[in-house]
Amino acid sequence: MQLKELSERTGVSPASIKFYLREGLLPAGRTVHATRAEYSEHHANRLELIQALRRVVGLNIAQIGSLLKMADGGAPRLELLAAIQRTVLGLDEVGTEHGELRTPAGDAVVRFRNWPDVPSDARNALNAQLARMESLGVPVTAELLDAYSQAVDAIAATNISATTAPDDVNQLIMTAAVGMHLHGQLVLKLLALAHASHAIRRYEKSI
Amino acid sequence: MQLKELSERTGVSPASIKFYLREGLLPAGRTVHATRAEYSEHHANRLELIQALRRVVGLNIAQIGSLLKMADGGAPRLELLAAIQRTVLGLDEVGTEHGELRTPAGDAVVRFRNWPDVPSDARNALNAQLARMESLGVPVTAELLDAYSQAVDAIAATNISATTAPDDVNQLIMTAAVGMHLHGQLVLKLLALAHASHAIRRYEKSI
DNA sequence: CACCTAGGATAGGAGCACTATCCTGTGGTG
DNA sequence: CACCACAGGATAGTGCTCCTATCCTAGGTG
Repeated sequence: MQLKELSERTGVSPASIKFYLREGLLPAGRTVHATRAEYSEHHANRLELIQALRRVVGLNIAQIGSLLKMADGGAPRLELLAAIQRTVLGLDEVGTEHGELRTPAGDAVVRFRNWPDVPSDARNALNAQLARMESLGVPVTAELLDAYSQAVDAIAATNISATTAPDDVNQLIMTAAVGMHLHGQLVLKLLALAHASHAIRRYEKSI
Repeated sequence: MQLKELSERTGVSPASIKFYLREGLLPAGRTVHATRAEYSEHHANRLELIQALRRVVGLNIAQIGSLLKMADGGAPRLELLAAIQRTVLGLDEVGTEHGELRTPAGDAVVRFRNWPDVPSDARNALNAQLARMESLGVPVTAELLDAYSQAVDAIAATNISATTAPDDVNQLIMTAAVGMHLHGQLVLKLLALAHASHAIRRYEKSI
């Protein structure tokens, strides 16, 4: 199909498609003639992926570009998934400029929970977050961290067993990124509700 | 103190302070003469609050403005806290344009968890999120929701008991908003780590 | 032959959070 | 009394991001 049809089928304006082509998010079509290019299903899927990552997950163009480049570069699945996690959960956004890294409390969590003791982005992000919270005067006690980690452990256990990785790379990014984001948001919303509920309870009692 | 001194003490540029004044985020100083205004500690605190809400929590000017207006308007604490939750956790961002609201699964959670059955922002947001996920083809099973809710219930229980509400309104917003945001981020990061850990476990086993 | 299209270049625009400039008037200092 | 720093108001500009629009040429299509 041609650019215009691609646009109509995906609901993305021709101008935006051209923009994505320029930015390298969308591979160029097969040039049939000097003034005719042919786009395939692959392009349509890719376009939908881009839209989902932009509008649902909220990634910016550069982030999407780097994920897609990895995928197209044939990076190993685990690496790709790690990159997705890093990007979607903003694990590399937190300033890692902590000269004074005291005993990282995150590592204690890992040991206590008996999680595999492997350095990872998530772990760095956790330590960074804890440092950040400390520096902002929001204390995180060991008990709290313990309760949190126990809870997320249970979530992750339930979560991981319900996952099947698709074969197509577009599909993989789609499910992983969108799923990760939506599940994160879901937990946040549940947490808000739980928090509100407990607050109401407490408030009722104190009347 | 004068505007310039206020700027030096808080590290916020005079131009920005003027901007906040224009936007109504910062109340005008006490006009001493036609060309002299006097700012107090209150202004400095307010300015720090604005900075925290912008840079740490990531709220935009309009959101900060509406929270501050509520606070200054002498809104009841519970209402203010509800508004903070709504704003910080983005509870009112999700498109609420769901004409087809099937049996809201979120309500089932509430009943099952024995949370107080009160309509709330958090609950609407939860139902909206579930609808959203369904429409995006990300299934949420009852079991998953159950595991999630149990986990967040535990978190909330631990969390709420560690909370003391300060008297000053500025302080209240600061702790509530910043705390809410940081705790949410913490949970997200822990979840990422737990998820990665379980994935590694699973990967090891399958070798 | 009239018309459409791809692709390249370049410019425009909207939204956001500032940032800078200019202006007027005036209080306090020297 | 002269002068300069400063408040406050108005207005415009900046940097960033993500598009969106216009213009162009060359080349197929009915």
